[in-house]
Amino acid sequence: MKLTSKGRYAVMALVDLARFNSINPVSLRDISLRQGISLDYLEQIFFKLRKKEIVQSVRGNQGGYVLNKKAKEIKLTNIFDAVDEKVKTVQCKKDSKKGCNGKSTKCLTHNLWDELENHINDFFEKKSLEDLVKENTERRI
Amino acid sequence: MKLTSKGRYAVMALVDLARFNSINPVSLRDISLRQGISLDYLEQIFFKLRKKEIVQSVRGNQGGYVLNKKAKEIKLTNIFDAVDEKVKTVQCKKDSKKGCNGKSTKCLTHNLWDELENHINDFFEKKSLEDLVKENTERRI
DNA sequence: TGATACTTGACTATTTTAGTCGGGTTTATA
DNA sequence: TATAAACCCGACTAAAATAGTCAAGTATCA
Ligand code: FES
Ligand code: FES
Repeated sequence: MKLTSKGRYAVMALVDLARFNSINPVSLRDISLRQGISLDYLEQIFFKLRKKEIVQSVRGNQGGYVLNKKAKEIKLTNIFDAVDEKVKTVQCKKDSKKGCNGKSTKCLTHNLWDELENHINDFFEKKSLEDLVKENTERRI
Repeated sequence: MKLTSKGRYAVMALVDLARFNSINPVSLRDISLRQGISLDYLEQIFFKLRKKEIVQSVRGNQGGYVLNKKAKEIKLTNIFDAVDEKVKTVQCKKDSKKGCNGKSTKCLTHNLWDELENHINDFFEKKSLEDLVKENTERRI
């Protein structure tokens, strides 16, 4: 059960972006250098973030990205959703009537994993980008 | 972020085992048939469970496995630990001073993932095998 | 008219997962 | 005592997912 780099990087990059919450857009090159994330990979990630309207792009020289909403309104859930970092605990198709291995009923542990999934999602639901930035206010990179 | 089959199967199999909490050992063949899990795979899993003293084996004809502790005392944590289903949210070596990409400090999100890891482990710490069996008492397979 | 930076799609090496396979050993019971 | 049921154990592998790279653009500012 592990978090993938895509999700981790997405959050890292957005926290970085939110800290430089100025009028000027932040370029991926800067984020790449500061956070040590491959530029090409960041581009993939921001492509998705833009499609979900979490960030806005500013093209051209001196361009970059800015947040499209207030940091307070961006929850971890939104970020993870945007980059397809899903929490998946069950094996069966969640909404189908069928169980794990194509069985006709749900398996013995289905409810448990469902609970777990909710438990994890609660965490993501509660944390906003603003919270994360605040927690890092005193620290320097 | 997903749960692997190994962990899922380990719990499924133990719930099955605990339900037939009789004097007679339960054979992996039976569990395999009831739960639709490959027998060979189950053997791998139970080898680990035995090494961590969660189950005991009874060899020979009519043999099988029995719980080695009371169902109440077996937490999800113990099961996951036994089968090496670890929760891993950070990228860095957890106890090293170094950060994600060999950087000298922890990254912006390190604390967040640490919190998440604790949040998830809390869940596993609270659930015992007994709880799971109880929740399934009325249901039939 | 550069240079900078975003845009997009395709491709790939590596790692992990979810098993399979094959050959044991032990023990109850007919 | 033979035999079959069941555990024991190591090695191997196909498929999927991950974590990127690469290449070829397009837009805009200075
Ligand atoms: S996880 Fe849904 S039926 Fe097994
Ligand atoms: S996750 Fe620990 S430093 Fe990035």
